[in-house]
Amino acid sequence: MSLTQLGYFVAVAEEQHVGRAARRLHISQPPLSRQICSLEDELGAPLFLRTPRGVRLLPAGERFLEHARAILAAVDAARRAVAEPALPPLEAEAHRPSRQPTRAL
Amino acid sequence: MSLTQLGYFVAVAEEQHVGRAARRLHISQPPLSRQICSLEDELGAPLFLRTPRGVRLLPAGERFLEHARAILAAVDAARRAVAEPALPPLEAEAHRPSRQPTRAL
DNA sequence: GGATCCAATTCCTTTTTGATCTCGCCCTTG
DNA sequence: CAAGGGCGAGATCAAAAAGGAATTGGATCC
Repeated sequence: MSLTQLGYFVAVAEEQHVGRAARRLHISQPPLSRQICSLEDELGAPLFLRTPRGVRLLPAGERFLEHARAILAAVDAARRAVAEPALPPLEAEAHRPSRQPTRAL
Repeated sequence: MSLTQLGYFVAVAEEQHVGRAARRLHISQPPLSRQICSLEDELGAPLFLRTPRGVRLLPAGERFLEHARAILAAVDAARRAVAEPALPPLEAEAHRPSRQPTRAL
């Protein structure tokens, strides 16, 4: 499992269509299809139901989708945590001077 | 950023030593050092302070460490969410007949 | 000043990812 | 009922990324 695969999975789940998701992701359809299959294989269970019109999330896929979105959001939060010095949780991100206690080692 | 890099980062942060972390991860030291540098480069800020005895987390690295652990835990939860059919919290998993309505498309 | 320990660099091989072309399937439509 | 269109999946090849072995540079300790 990789973060790339999670992004691919979310796109396919939202588009319900591998080809459209591929265009949205700016990759071609076969690699996307392969990554989805690889993800299903690693997880040990199919996530999508293949239909002649596209794909649909299976129950396992719906459960996984919530987690995938949470992980991607957490990655975004991690990036911001590095960029911003102290990040107060509820207030607007005023640029306060780095109040990190500079722990003694 | 990749999940592999996050696992590498956590190992180095815990060992405070690239070489020891590499042994723990069953990879060699140069690729690990490179991945850490690549991660820092992508995040736009150094995460470790290099010392003659090893490495130490910088404040940005400490913030990132919490997020990295949360992400890896979320990945684990995602795997379990797929594996477990419906997660009955308290009762034994009785084999209930698949009541999925087989939705018409 | 030499020995030692550490991360970083270099070079090479292997694995993974992505693009193009193609096939098989199912539904639609004339 | 046959032809056509749209979809996901497979095969093959090229490019990118990851990993390993050997080495270098730098700082410390004796």
